[in-house]
Amino acid sequence: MVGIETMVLKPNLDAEVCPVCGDRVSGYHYGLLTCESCKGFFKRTVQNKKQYQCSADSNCHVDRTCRKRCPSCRFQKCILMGMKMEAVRADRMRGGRNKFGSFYKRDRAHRMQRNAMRVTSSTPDPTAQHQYFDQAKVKTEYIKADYDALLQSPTLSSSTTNQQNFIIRPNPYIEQQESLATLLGTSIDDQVLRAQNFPGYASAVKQEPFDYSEQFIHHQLQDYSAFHATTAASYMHMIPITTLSSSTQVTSTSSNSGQGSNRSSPILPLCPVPTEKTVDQFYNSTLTEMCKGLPDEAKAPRTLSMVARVCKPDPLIFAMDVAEENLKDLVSWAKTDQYFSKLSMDDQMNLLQASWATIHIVDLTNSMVRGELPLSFKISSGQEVPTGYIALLGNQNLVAQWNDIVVRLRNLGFNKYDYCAFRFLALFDPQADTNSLINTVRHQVLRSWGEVRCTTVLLQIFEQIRRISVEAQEYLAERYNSGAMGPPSNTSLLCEMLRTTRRTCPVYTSTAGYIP
DNA sequence: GTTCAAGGCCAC
DNA sequence: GTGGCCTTGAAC
Repeated sequence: MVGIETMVLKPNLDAEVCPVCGDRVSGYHYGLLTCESCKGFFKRTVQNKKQYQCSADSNCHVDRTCRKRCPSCRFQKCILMGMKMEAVRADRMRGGRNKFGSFYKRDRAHRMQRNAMRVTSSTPDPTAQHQYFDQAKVKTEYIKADYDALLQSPTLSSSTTNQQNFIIRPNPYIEQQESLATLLGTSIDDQVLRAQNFPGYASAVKQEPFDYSEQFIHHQLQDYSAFHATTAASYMHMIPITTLSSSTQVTSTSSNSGQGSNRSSPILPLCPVPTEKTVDQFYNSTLTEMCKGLPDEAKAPRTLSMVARVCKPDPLIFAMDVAEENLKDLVSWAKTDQYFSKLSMDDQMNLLQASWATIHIVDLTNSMVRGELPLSFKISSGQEVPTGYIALLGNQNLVAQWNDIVVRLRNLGFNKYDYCAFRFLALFDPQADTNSLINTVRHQVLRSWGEVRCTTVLLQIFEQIRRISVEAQEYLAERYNSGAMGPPSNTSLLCEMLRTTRRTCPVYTSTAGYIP
């Protein structure tokens, strides 16, 4: 029998499998414990700005034996599992540590905690979850001294003393987040109680021990025959491949391998772009359901017009007031989501803190792409405030990049399904928490999204939006927290987010090479 | 001095 | 293009 100390105190990379392909893990790479080959693949893809296209349904199985067959689905899985494009250095500087150091530390700590729980239970029966965790708690206390000692190792040393760059749970800040807590209301924190009260929860959350190799649902190949015949006309609107990539188009040779499927790929043009009507007609997917809760199309222009009329004559206050309104809507929307509502209040607050700025930008981007917003809004001083300035929380330096994103999305035919996927991927941010329900939801969204759209290019744009949202949020937080702005308008919720931004967002200790 | 996550190299 | 191994260098 392996001793507790061995299993718990020593992170065992040999026992870990790459969440992308199931191969042996060689260490943390770009935000995730992966194998050497997926590390190299991800690096090459990002560095060379490759854009793949799946020749099947963007849902190919990826494992060690077939990972080379469909780079599109492999890259999609890399992103899904949490690899970060921004960890690939634009300046190609070698050596050194990166901004994810604190994230790796926290992840190690989580893994060791999970190992501790595994050690204490020989039969992790889901029905005995309460007992399972109680036993683990006792044993974890038993090894706590050694565990804390390990946290002081060179790798983990700062986790107990220096939380400046730590993405931590907002519990210590609940006092500072009264408005958010009030809006969220009370929540069921106990996993067992949640499972009892929400029968779907128990099946949605994978039990420990967790096996990454089987985490991916091996999705059945869709029968496209009827879809193909009926919607042939919609292929007329296909995005020409040449518009998807400027120079480095790579075509996948995927044949939807693995999982015993002996069907050949459906005879279809590469990655058709069905219209929203045909999608609604032929799919009753998770994404279609999720779309039903989205804010209506007139919401953003209505909010901006309203705020422009009543806000103080200051562009930045205008941007903040709009963000405040969007935040309130975001909390209301999130609370109605079947998965979000099942999370503990801690997790909910973590997710909202990590995602509000991204979702704010996604919302205005969507409205802009759809032509529902003017280029600027006039405030009471008569000043014209560019819509991009409002979207980027007052960070003028990011507006040109945002405008470029709007144009690219428009050219790609960005639709409500893409918008829906962007919103959910932003909300269920894997960096915000390691709750497995979050990855389950992300997987569902990406799988459903993959049924109707090619996702590699859009995923890259989503990552770009996420990156600039971090910059925008930090910019506004710095201005707000420095006190240079004077008294804000009625933006209590936003102010709470800004007060805790530095401690809950990934803080880049070195920006060299990360910002395009 | 050690660690480890970056990028680079090169046989395949 | 892939993937195993090597080099680098900031953080500790």
